Amino acid sequence: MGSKERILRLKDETRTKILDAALKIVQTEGWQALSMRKIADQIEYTAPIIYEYFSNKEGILLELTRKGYEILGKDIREARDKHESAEDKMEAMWIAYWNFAFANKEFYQLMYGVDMVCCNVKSSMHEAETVGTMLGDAIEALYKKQPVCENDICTKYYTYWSIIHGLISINLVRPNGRTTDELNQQILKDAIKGITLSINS
Amino acid sequence: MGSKERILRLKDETRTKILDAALKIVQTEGWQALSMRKIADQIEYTAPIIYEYFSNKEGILLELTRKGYEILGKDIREARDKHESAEDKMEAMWIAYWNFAFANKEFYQLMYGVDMVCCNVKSSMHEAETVGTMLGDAIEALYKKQPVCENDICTKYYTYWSIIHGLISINLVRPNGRTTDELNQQILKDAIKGITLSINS
DNA sequence: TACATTTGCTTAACGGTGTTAGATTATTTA
DNA sequence: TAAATAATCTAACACCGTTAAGCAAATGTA
Repeated sequence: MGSKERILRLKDETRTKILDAALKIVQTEGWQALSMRKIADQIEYTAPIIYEYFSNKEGILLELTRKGYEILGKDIREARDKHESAEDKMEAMWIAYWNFAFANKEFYQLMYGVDMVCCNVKSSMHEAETVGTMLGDAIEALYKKQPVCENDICTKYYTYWSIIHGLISINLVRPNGRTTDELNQQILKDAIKGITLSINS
Repeated sequence: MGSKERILRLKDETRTKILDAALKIVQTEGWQALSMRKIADQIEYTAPIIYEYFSNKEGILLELTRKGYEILGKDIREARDKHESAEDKMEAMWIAYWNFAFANKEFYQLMYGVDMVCCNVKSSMHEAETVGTMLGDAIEALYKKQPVCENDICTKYYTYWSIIHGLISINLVRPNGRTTDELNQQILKDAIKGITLSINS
């Protein structure tokens, strides 16, 4: 009898509804306003129900983090595949990263702990590693001399990442600062080009 | 009668005790563990007393933020005054900034919203502007061609700041990542030198 | 069909949070 | 000594995450 499946599908729908509700609350009221009772209100249940789908609040945050990395991974992959040269790929990937951060502020804040209560144990998340691997590979491809020392890739990776993450953080935490979009783009592209150029010189 | 002054001094002592207690709790248990009742416990009062010294919890956070900028300002000023050339000043100042962040993790998290509940309205804080001004002036001094366009200083400022803040954030949020101290120092100094060199070329 | 069991969901509670109002105690002033 | 003022506490409110107990409807079994 297929009713088992129907019920499972319904359960899955509720799970999705919980995640959607959480995201909606965060997007309209900010992370600080997210509460189990508010989520329950939104899905027209009472709070304890949520604990049948997630072990606790952090479980919800963890799942949203995972989803965030999924989207980011897709964006970066698509950016990479639109270009031919290693240099173009590199720039496009980091710009995709940048765009993701501002198109999905709430996700980025959750994933990278900007202006957020940090969910401590998010190391070793598979989706996060995928993003790291893609970017690492793209960096390796920039080197004319192969093979490339693992340590060099690591260094360059952190250099790229630091400047981009730093720029994003500054903009997300202080949205009313004096940084204009043009200024950001200028810094971003200059920095990427600078790091990329320094690789084979 | 000097008792008025004595009482004022006592009040000021309590105020300081509140801030010290808050800092102590945060340093030993983390920001997330900071509560009004815990502060009250530490200073051997009950929670409502605190509201006679600070309008609310955010008031305490704001005052700590101010103190943080004071320390950072002092550190950067001292670093600057220890060197002669504009280049050396620049490097020393950013390294002082870096050292401040790790010697005063809790302050840095509060001031720059890393892994923290952000206190929203901390724009236009005098002490923060002082830090910005000092760094801006140091950047201006790097230029051989004077006078320097305000926009150029701004760009370079954000470039420096982004990479350093980014590197710090990554290290503060993920203390158990694969970044070693040497790697960090390497990235940091390389990046500073790179940006500094790019100024007059 | 009648009973037992499982399922879905709610109410009520616990201990915690920031914050405020009212009562109480201690100190100063007249 | 009595009144006034200051210092401090208790109790409460509304919220938070989370858990336990209970109810009511659906389901399985005889």
